[in-house]
Amino acid sequence: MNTFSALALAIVPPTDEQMQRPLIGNGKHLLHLCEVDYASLLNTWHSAGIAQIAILLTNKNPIALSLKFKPHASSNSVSGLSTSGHPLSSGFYQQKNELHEQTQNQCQFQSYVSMPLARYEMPTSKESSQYASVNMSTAKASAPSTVEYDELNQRGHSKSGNEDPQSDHRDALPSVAPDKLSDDGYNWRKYGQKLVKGCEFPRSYYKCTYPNCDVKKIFERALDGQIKEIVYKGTHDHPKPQPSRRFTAGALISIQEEKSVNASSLTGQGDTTYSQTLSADQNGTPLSSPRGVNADNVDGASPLLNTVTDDTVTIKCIYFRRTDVGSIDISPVVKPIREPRVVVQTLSEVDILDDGVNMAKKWSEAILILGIYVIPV
DNA sequence: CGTCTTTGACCTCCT
DNA sequence: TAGGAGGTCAAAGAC
Repeated sequence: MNTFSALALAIVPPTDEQMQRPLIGNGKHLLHLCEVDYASLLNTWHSAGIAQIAILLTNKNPIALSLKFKPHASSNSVSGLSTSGHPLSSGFYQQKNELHEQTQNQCQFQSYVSMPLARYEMPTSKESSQYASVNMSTAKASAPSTVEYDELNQRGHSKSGNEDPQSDHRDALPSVAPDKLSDDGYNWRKYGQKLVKGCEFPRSYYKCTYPNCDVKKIFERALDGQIKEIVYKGTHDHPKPQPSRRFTAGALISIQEEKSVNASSLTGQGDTTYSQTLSADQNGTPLSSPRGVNADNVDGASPLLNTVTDDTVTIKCIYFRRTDVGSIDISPVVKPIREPRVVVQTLSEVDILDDGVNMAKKWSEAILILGIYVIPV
């Protein structure tokens, strides 16, 4: 059977200069969700066969992203973002999507309700500018996928931010302590559970136990323990309480998130338009883009940020290459991880392929997102 | 005995 | 304004 190797999605992290750059307007709010779309992977595999990057950026509010992808060193004939033959199924792209237009890539996405999700929602009242990162990874041996998320110190403040390594990379077996599967390094207290209408699974409500921290986490989990969706509300303004073993197993996917919320800006219109730049190519060279990934380019960041209201940004970034080798090889191409991060572990969805082979696990093993950095605008 | 989870009741918001 | 749905509280039980 074909296997996959070297998922090599790498989004160039912001430069120091960018990091130091003052926010445009009063608010900056970006990445909120990172999800791995196994279904897309499967589709990709069936169609593309060799390489694929699937990126889905969705949000309810304007954002500005500059993304750059690097193919795996060993990748050949990487198709970059191109996914010919796949229809865009996401309504998100019906919005103004510069990303889509600029890259001229027909990224296709399949929305599967059963997919594990991790979503961050911005607080509506806090004024903060934070930098955060998310690491997503999948454990081997049919272990559920792991998502690491980390919030960094606010910009302008020292980055002392406790880079506490992630504590506990659990084995993440669905059958064991399902609640722990989403451990992100913070301590959570469950305060409620409810079966929401229209939702297939009960929704659990968690609060961060850190004093004065109002961050909440809501996720839906199937009976078998698989996490179907994770929603974060608010951002931690404190270091992780635990020390860590964070970079131990499988921190394969990294996303840096930078977001800030300004009360005034939050009162803006909620029109869902956002500008973002996505550049990629098979050789690690950025694709042409009106708004490059360079610091200079991001200067032109969308003023739309000033109109950010409520944000829920979904990002799906999947890039992988199929090989005919005998085993799945997950090897990071780059190592953009540069900041402390929270770990969120999720369960991978089990999907069955036409051939009857349960490929979900295989995919989960193969998925690797090395770095997604939201560049400040 | 302290902490965490469970779960029914209550509160708030939206239509 | 009423009803429904989602979110939160808090007592009780489990660990």
